[in-house]
Formats: sequence, structure tokens, C-alpha cells
Amino acid sequence: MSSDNPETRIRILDATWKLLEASQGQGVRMSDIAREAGISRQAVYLHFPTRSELLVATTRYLDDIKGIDQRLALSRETENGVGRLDAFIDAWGNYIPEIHGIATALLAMKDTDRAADLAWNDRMQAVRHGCVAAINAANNDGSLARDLPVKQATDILWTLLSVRNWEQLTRECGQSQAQYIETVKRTARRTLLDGPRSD
Amino acid sequence: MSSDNPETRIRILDATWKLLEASQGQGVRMSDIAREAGISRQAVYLHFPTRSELLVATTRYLDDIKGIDQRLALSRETENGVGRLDAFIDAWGNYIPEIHGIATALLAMKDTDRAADLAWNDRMQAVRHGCVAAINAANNDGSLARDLPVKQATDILWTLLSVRNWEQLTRECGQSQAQYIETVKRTARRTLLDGPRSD
DNA sequence: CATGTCAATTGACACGGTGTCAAGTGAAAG
DNA sequence: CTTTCACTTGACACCGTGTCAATTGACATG
Repeated sequence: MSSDNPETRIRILDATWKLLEASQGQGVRMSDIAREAGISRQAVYLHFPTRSELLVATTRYLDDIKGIDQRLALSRETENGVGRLDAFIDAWGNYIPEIHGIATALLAMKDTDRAADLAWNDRMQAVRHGCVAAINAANNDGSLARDLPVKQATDILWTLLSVRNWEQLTRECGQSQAQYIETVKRTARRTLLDGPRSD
Repeated sequence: MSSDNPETRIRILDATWKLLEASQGQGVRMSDIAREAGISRQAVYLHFPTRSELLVATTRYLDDIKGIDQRLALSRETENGVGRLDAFIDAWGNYIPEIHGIATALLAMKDTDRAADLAWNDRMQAVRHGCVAAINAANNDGSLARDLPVKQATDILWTLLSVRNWEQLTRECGQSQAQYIETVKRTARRTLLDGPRSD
């Protein structure tokens, strides 16, 4: 915060990212991060006041590097409802594994830590907006299931696309990333859309 | 473990249950449980070696009291595929809110604690067996979606019925319990079953 | 060259929560 | 009257986070 060597800051963020990715978000301590970044533990606190703020910063850092905003925005360009649903599922569903480590760490702090909770919810609201947009697109070209309220459709798509579900389907159920995407697409299409069924 | 006054043991389990339910599974310490049970903190350790073992024991205790096994078993009695899917979703989906506190606490320890992890997975495998049975029933009477492998159908139903999804739909999306059940049923039916579509 | 600034280091420490240990209390049972 | 057993009391170790104060070393400017 107060003191700032941007290079060191980046080193810390990279170290955090690397460790969280390697350990799947578990058991990464401030001292581990410091060691990985090649600095002292206290120096980390010179840049980030708390562990949760460091995790939040790392999330934003990753989002920037990976260009998630662009990727999600791009998926909105598809006009047709079905195509757009697929595009959005591709965009977000394929992003999850890239941020899984940090997401897990943040999720684990959610219950305890206010900052982590807010940051995560914020993140998820952004995804929800994408869901709303996709559902609206389907609704506009008449492909949304006839008796399904937009709010409920959004809830379903959003829930389907949660990080926890990605974990469950890939880790617990052993699905590959491709299978995961297929599973979500299939569920979303059949539940949310009417009309000519594909797949 | 070694020393055993079953009355005290029950007092501890009841206290744990009560506190976890009240606090939604968060911030319940061993000392809180002891105070609630009207005994010293160390006495708790006389009965349960670690916090996680206490939580696991509380889960089993609740399962017994609530008779979840019977309730799930009962849902298997429905013969027809569609009815059985609904019955199973009713049985498990309506059980979740009853155990939500303890489930959250256990889930939070899963990453850190071996015992909690094993106990939780065990619990979830039992649910998965119910899913398998429901999917098989649908498959046997030809109502399972034609191009959907049994394994994938099971993955979907099981994931749909996760505690995390219940949390997301009721807490984050603000759905009532009845709406939650309806949402899951609808998604399951449309995704997993073919043939005459209902709702 | 001297001085000040600033990032980072070192090492000590407080706190909260879990789990351990040892000695002691009090009541019931032989 | 002693043994046994459940429980109490209080101290303590451990771990990880976060804080504090004194110090080092580099670089910049007068």
C-alpha cells in the first residue's frame, strides 16, 4: 500500500499465483509466498495488508493477464440465442481451470473473511451478468423455454457454471475439461431452451 | 473415546448441532460447544479426540435422528422412472436444509482435514448411490434421454443435488425451498429424461 | 562527500484456536 | 475407607496471521 516497488509487487503476485496453482489453492502460507518471491515475510505485508487482500489482488492480476473481460465480452457477440449460450459456457467454463487455484483459496476464506467474501461475490456477479445477457438473447429470439421465467433461467445457468460444480464434475466425477463443457452445455440447452433440439 | 458417559456425549452432540445450526456452520469453537453443553472444554476432548471427529460424529448422530437412510430408501420404492427421480430429489433436496449447518462446517474442514474429507465423501457417495439407482430406474423403463450415458446422467443428477448448489440457489439466488426443489426437478427432468415432457 | 529517503531485512512478540498434559475434585460403588 | 471414573482447572506447545521497532543498504540530491 504505502511503500511501493512495483517490481516486487509483481514478484509477490506471480509467486502467489504459482503456488496456488501448484497446490490447488491449499496450504499456501504467507511465508511460502515470501520465500517463493525471494523476499522476507514482512516485505509481503509492506505491499499487501492481509492475506485476503493479497489473494484478491492476485485474482484481479490474473483476470487482467488472462483477459477474462475480453473473453466474456467476445462471447456476447454471437447473436443467435443457442450459439450465444454455447459461447458463454465456453468462455467461462474454460476460464475456470485457469483460475482454479486462486478461486479455491478465496472460496476457503469466504466464510471467515469479509474482504474475500466481497471480492468473490463481485467476481460472481460479473459472471451472473453474462448469464443474464445470454438468457436475454435466447429470450429475444424465442428460443428460451416457454414456461421458464428469465430469473429462474438465469439462476440455473449461473449455478450450473459455478466453480464448485466444475470441481465436482472434473475432480469427483473424473470428467475431462471437454466432457465438463459438454455436460454443462447439454444441461443448459435442454433445460433452458425449447425448439429444435441439438445433441 | 476411552472414558464414556453416554449422557454427556449426547449433550455435546446436541450442543454442537444447536450451535452449528444457529450460526450456519461458521465460527463455532470447541470452547463454545463446551459452554453450550455445560462442561469444560477439556471434557469435550475426553469424548472426541479432535474437532473434526466431533463434527463427523454429529453428522452421523443427525443422520440417525432424522432417519435419512429410511427417507432415501423410501424414495426408491417408486417404480416409475419419472416419479422416482422426483421422489429422490424430494428426499435429498429437503434433507439438505436440515443438515446445512453441520454440512457447512464439515465442508470448510474438508481441504485441511483428512477425517472430515473422508467422512464427507462417504456421505456424498451414499447420495450418489441414490442417484445411480434413480437413473437406472429411468433407464429401465426407457425414460432416460436416449443419447445420454448412465454415468454422465448420474454425474449431472449428483452435481445438481450438491449442498453447494442448494446454498447457491437458496442463499445467493434467494429461491425458497419449494422453488429450489422445483428448479432441480425441472432441470433434472428436462436434461435426463426423454419422452412426454411434463412442465 | 554528506544527508535523506525508501524498500526491504531481522527478530521479537501478541493473538486466537486446537490439542496436550498433569494434578486435583467429588461422587458412586466395592 | 479406598478405588474408580467422569470431569475440572490451569498451564502450555504449536501454528499461522498480523504488528512493531530497529537496522541495513542503495540511490539521489544538495
